[in-house]
Amino acid sequence: MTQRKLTPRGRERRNQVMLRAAELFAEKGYHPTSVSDIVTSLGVGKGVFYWYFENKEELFAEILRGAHTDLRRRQRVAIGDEPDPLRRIEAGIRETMRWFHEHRDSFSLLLFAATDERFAPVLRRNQEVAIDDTVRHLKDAIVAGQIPDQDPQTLARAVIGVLEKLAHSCLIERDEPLDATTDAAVAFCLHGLTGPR
Amino acid sequence: MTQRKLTPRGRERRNQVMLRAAELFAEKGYHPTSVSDIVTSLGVGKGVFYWYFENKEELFAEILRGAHTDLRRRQRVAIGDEPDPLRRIEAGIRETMRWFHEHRDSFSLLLFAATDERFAPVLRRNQEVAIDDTVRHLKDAIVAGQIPDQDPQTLARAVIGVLEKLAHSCLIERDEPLDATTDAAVAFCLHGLTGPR
DNA sequence: GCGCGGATTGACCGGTCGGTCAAGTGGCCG
DNA sequence: CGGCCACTTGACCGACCGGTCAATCCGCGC
Repeated sequence: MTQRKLTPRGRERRNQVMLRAAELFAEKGYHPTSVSDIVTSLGVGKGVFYWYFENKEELFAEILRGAHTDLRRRQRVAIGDEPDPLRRIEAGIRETMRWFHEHRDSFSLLLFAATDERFAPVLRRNQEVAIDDTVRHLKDAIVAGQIPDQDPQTLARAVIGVLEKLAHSCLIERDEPLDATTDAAVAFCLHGLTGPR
Repeated sequence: MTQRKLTPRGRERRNQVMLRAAELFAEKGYHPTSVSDIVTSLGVGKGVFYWYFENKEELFAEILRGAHTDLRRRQRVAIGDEPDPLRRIEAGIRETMRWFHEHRDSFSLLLFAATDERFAPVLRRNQEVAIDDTVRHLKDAIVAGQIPDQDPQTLARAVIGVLEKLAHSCLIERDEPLDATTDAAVAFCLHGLTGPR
């Protein structure tokens, strides 16, 4: 049911279910993972799931929201009060790659959600927020004359595309560290943004 | 069954099924689309499906292979015998974006396949081929001194990331034309590759 | 016109899925 | 101690899924 009263014990259980569900979704995929899979792997009855969540879809949407919120908070902290817009962007890029690395489960869930029309509404809103975050710094950089005047939304999406693809390739396809790749991503994106100096 | 003898009529029917399946997969997603959905929407019995295909998974893999083969052929034609490596890359980028636009169904299927561990083997091989295509031109460009010496695989992936993200945003999220975005993608990628001039 | 074999039908099957719910359990508070 | 209520159980349900197959169709070569 929706909006249930939860004791501390209940809240902990709810978290358990969310965490395990995220693991299984990342491992086997959203659709192939059944509610029975989730509860069985926790050794609890199926009623537990439906006590804490409306259904499978709502649970997944909540995992997505949580992941996005966490990533955004991390970016905000990493950027701090750096005055130079380009340096803010670089800090954001590096922190994003670090987050992808630390939360590769959530990362792969975000990638999947982008391909499923069912979760498009949730994800679209998340992404627009993320893009607006970046766009703000891009506009500052344009005003400061650091990068030529172009559509900042498109630029922001290009940067995100680079990060997602490189992280996907390193973390999910090849299971390699991100350090060297992060430097390459930063260089590629910054030059892509600034154009011919 | 595997490798059946097919009359011309049979080959046409097979194509019908593949095309409609691709549409439905792109529209509703792979998992939520049942074999019954496919045959019912064609107004034929379920046996038709299993006459031409081993199962749902094999059909999807074949759609993927077909899409990849077609895209690669188009890129090869577009590049022609252009001698300048950077210009070859630009031609490849533009043709890729055009293909994404003309085959947005196949495009969204490729994106989904990248997130599903089940199709990773098929897709991985496809992608490696696509990356090697690009890497060859990148190495030429490095030798020619047009771009600094960096890992060409990473560069190729970065470029593909930009294209996929921008195309996804225009074609699937917002249903907008690609022309202006393609120019932006070309500029971003070329500058990202060449670095500070 | 007959028969062969590619092509088609759709009822049927075992299994699984998401989701329900009546029946408990146990910790806490009065 | 008693009763309340957050929490848990797991059998159960109807729907649907991927896949099978015996029966039938039908175009074509002979």
